[in-house]
Amino acid sequence: MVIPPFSQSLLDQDIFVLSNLALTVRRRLTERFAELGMNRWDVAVLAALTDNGPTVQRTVGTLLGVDPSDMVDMVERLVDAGWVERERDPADRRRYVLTPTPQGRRMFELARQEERRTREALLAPLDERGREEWRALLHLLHGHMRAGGLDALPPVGGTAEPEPRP
Amino acid sequence: MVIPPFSQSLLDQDIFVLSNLALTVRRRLTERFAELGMNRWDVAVLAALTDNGPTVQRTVGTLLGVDPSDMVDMVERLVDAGWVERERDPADRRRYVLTPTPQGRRMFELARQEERRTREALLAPLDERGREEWRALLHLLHGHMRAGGLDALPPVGGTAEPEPRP
DNA sequence: TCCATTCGTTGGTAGCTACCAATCGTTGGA
DNA sequence: TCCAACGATTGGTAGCTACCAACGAATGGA
Repeated sequence: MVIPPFSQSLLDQDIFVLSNLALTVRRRLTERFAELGMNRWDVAVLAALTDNGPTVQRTVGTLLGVDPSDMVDMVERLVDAGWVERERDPADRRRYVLTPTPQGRRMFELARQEERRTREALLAPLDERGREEWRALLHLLHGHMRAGGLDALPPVGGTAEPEPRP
Repeated sequence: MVIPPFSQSLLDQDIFVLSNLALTVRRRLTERFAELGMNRWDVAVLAALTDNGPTVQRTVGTLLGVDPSDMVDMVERLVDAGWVERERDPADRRRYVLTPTPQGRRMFELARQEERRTREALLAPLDERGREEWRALLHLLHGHMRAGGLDALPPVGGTAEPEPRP
């Protein structure tokens, strides 16, 4: 991954800067997960199971916004690694109930640790007050966005209509 | 794109929140660009040409961190749309010199406008002071990251070694 | 003049994300 | 008891990103 000297006109666009920052940091964290033998989906599934305890496979997919068909390989990975147990629900034999194993919980703890370390490196130039500000703004904007804050945009185009593509 | 109710354990990871925020905002902006008939690469190339004036095609690729082979289609799009002029460099007939047309500059202005509007929607819950704080922190962290702030991470793994995958 | 190098181009590969339709066993209500 | 609906699975599709090798035309230095 090359880090090019971006044009000033792009750096003026805060959304570009935000994207670039987030993508690079996420890529770095994903690399660290990979060194633990995990990918981002492993971490996300283990997070859901850690929070909710044993959960039906389909429900986990819904929680993560993942298509049921895409869950299959993800879960198989976790079962093969011994991080998640997959059992038929006795009450409804169509369903799989997923349960994190002790190793799975341990792995998720390691993942959290890597996230903290990576975040630490990112926030290094900030003092305690700066970090609090950053965290508060980040979660405020995330909440605003998740509540539909981007849905009320004016129609595209300005006073000047763009030419249709030839 | 479904917006699932993420697990608390994921929301505790600021890097996850940052990624989620940036990806969603970027997706929204990309949709707006699409309504103008542009994609993100169109905007990036036009930004580079707006800043630097006429530029050799290969140089633009280097500026954007894009492989020369991937530049071909991107430039052809822009030429077909009438936003960029592509001419052989008389001094070196291997080279193409790219120049933004007046329409190209106009389109880039419209793209900037959409970025401002989308940013406006995102920052709606902040007052002027909050926006200044956000912008300062964003650019500070971006600069820190681009200067290699994530390169000095401790080795992966903690006191407890993860089990190797079976 | 010869040859290594550069520029644009063609035509691939690989991984990831986000879908969709069809199938099979299972379930639960009419 | 029958059948519509559900959960997991298989096997696709499509787009996007980030590569890489090889080639022909053009260049410029030895």
